[in-house]
Amino acid sequence: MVAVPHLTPDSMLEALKQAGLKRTPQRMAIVRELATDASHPTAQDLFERLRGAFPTMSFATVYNTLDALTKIGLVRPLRLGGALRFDPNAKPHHHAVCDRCGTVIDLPIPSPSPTSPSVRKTIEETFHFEVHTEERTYRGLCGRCI
Amino acid sequence: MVAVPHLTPDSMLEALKQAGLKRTPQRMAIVRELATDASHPTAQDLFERLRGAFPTMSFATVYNTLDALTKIGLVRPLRLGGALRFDPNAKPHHHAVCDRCGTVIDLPIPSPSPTSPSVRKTIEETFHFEVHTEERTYRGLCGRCI
DNA sequence: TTTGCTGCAAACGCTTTGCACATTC
DNA sequence: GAATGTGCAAAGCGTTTGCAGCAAA
Repeated sequence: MVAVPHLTPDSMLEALKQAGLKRTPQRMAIVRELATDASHPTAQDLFERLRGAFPTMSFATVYNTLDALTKIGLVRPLRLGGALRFDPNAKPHHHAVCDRCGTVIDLPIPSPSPTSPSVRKTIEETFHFEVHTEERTYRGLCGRCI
Repeated sequence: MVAVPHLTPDSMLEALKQAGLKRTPQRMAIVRELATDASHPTAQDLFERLRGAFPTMSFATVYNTLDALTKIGLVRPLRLGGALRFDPNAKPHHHAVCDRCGTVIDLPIPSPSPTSPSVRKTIEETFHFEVHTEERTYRGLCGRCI
């Protein structure tokens, strides 16, 4: 289990407080789960893992919490395949997705860092498109599936 | 309307024939629609546009055709938002997606062309991940929405 | 006490499936 | 005539919503 430095129960509590939101056991559990799991779980994944600790918890709560965390900027929703995945790492980085097993690997952002100014400039001047974020997804086969 | 050089009724007929697939009016219409529309329509979009010409056509046919075209390599499915979009341009290129209106802009692949060898090497050596394709998505605001 | 959250259930949007009939080759 | 595609309807999956009751601040 790799701890994600940005999303800790502490930082999360602070962020919630600042946003005027409440600290509930379910939210704490979801954050803890996200913070100790680098696999970018789906809402489904989280629901199943927490089912043991919170037998009555519903999907709505999972989605509500993920929405709240997204708005506060603690997690980032990703569309890497069919279902939404939630990335607890707010630092800019890219992803490698295995075409066979679906595993997601976080990549430290490679060479031409957060959208090189020249690329950004080209896009903005040529297409009149204001770039806010860039996502790179590498698809192929992970070590276990090669 | 920008014609996409790779997907023409002719090239498509050939590809279908080679794959042992049949030429039907519905397929021709879907290809024609895709070939003259750079906006990467969804299955929904195509269905609605062709409803006039084929009042009895069903979603299943649209999806079946898109599957067939994908397998032949004439189109590429994209997950840029909620629904799948279909890109008739097989040449490597990236996309800019407007956060407000959803417009998709095709970008000619920028400087460090199809995954620079050094990045690829780093990913393969460090993460034992075999890179097949790379997708870049720039998100922000298009000219009309700024 | 106020405000916001949870849980339930139902609805939603997009996609896939199974099967009888029609069409292309 | 054999193989393949179409249309219909129903089901599937992931996500969102409305609302009554409950919990945190």
